[in-house]
Amino acid sequence: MNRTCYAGEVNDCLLGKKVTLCGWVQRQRDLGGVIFIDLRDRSGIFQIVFEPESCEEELLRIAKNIRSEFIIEVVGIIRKRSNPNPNLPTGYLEMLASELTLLNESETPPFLITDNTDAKEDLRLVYRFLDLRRPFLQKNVIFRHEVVKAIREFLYKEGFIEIETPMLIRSTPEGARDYIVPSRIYQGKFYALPQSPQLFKQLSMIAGFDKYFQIARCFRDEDSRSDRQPEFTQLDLEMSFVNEEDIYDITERLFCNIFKTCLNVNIQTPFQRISYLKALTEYGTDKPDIRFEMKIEDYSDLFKESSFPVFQKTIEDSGRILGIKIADGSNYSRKEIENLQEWMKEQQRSFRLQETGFIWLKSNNQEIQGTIKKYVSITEASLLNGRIKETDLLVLLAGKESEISSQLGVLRNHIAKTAKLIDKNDFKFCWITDFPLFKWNEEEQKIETEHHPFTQPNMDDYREGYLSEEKEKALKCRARCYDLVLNGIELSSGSIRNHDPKIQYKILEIIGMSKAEIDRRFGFLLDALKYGAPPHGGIAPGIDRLVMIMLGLDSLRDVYAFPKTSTGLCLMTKAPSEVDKEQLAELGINLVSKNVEKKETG
RNA sequence: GGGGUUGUAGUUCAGUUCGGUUAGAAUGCCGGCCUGUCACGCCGGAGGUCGCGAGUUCGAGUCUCGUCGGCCCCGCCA
Repeated sequence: MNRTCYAGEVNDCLLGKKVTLCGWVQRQRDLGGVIFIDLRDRSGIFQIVFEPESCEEELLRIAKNIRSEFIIEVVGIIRKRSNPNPNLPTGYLEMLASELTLLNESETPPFLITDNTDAKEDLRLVYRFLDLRRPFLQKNVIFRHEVVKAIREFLYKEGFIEIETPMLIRSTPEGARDYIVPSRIYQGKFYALPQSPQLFKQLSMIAGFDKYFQIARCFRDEDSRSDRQPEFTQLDLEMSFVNEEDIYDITERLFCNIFKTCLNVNIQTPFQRISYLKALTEYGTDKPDIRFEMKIEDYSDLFKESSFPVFQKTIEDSGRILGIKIADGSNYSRKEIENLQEWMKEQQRSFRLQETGFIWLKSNNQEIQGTIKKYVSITEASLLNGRIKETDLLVLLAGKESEISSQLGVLRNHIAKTAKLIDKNDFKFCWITDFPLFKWNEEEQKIETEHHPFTQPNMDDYREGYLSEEKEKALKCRARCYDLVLNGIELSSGSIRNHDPKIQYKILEIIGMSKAEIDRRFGFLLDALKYGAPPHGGIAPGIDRLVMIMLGLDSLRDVYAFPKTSTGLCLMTKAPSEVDKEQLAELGINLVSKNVEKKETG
């Protein structure tokens, strides 16, 4: 290695010194006599100058033929620039070259390698190795490394043991679709790629490792989104002899440490705790963004005698009239209010939601104005004046509670975004607690687990007999389960697990598995629980999402070195691909042609 | 499985309404000139399977049907 320092790290200390830089040519500017080359490496850009007065002819000849993305090694003296470039951190210095080695040429790249490149993302994904040269992605990839490093260092200090768990595992029937891998030795049988190391981390606890973690790759064969990739990384963490408080404590200290180390941001602790029901009632979602207030409030009582037909109907149908107050919304123009109405309608149409009227009211000198002004009685007006300020704009929806509260939840986020209520540098965590253990699947008419079937029920509810096949009882049973939400995005779920095999059996039975099926699929786990399983629990924060939020980005693809498209393709390697007939034959696999399938089903 | 949107020089786009001569621009690339640029400048040049395949038509980048990609979203994601 001849390089003596990185391009972005050249500073005053090196003035007058001879240094060697290696890297890529960002740009060459040949002014006829003097030639400039901007050299780029992962640290930044530095200007090299070649002068006819002080450079040999051969050196000038090589420099003249240098093109973008050529790889060069250059030696020279660092000096101050007579006309600094304020746009570059190193713009006040330059190197007067004395030696130049062309290490490799480059074809003209298909797109400009700078942060404000004009190429579209699909092209950049084909040439991801070029895209990754852009400072933006270099910064993201390195930042991600810093986050993972901070996590490891913190957990090592806390006495956690890093354990690798297998990638080729038994297919688990519950939850997301598995990626499956055919077995050659056992034809007709398949491994699955893990959706998470869930069972192995529990088994690690039973094995006595006490505090486990892993930066684990997880695979789920479901459709992607901008915040979802088919393979993703979790910090998987589990501890024995713990309750919820222990998990909250270690998680809060971990995140404080990550944000302090990587962003120099102080995170407020303890994280606010919000029960699942309260989250749904006040925020209309189980992943509330608590960076702003604007909570959902119930106005049903206020309008119970209303002369407005829609309200009358709603009250009759035991629906609700819910609303949010937009602070400083009273000065919204007609146009702004219309835009909100239009946006709401659009949402309802495209998500096929119940179409409710959009009602707005405001108070001006004690006088109520708005869509249903003429229906507001004197009593109602005075009650309203007690609840809204002159600066507020009140938006009301009437209908079935579950529907309108989630719509208000979405509206709440929309307003916060458009009214710029959110500070980009604000990070607010909260715990969502007291989730139900089960939920009702209307389509299949069966009970399912809300989180996963290894979550322990709330022991009070267990003693009340709610752990039952009876739907009414089961749906009342709370779980020892918690979500960690950051800025309105679900970062993580965790729970205290079942260590009592009887309870574990019961839960699997309630979700409709026969004893034989339980033994076949989860026999190893239930066996393990019988041989001295300690109480244990854990959590598994998503690293990709965490890094995305920390960097203020909207797309997960910007925090993966090598992401897939929204349809699960790797445009660079063209995966997935067909395989040789021989490979399939070895696995005992016959392909069913797509056309045949179409004929049969059509 | 469904909805929306998109595909034209290497790249980003215009042209599609209402079919009609040789498909344009910017940028990049190549050549020449240029001694302080930094998105260098000036002059010149090359560069096109209009995603692919059928169809309608005297004639299709433009209309119809199919198909293959990209992006966003619903469903799905214990």
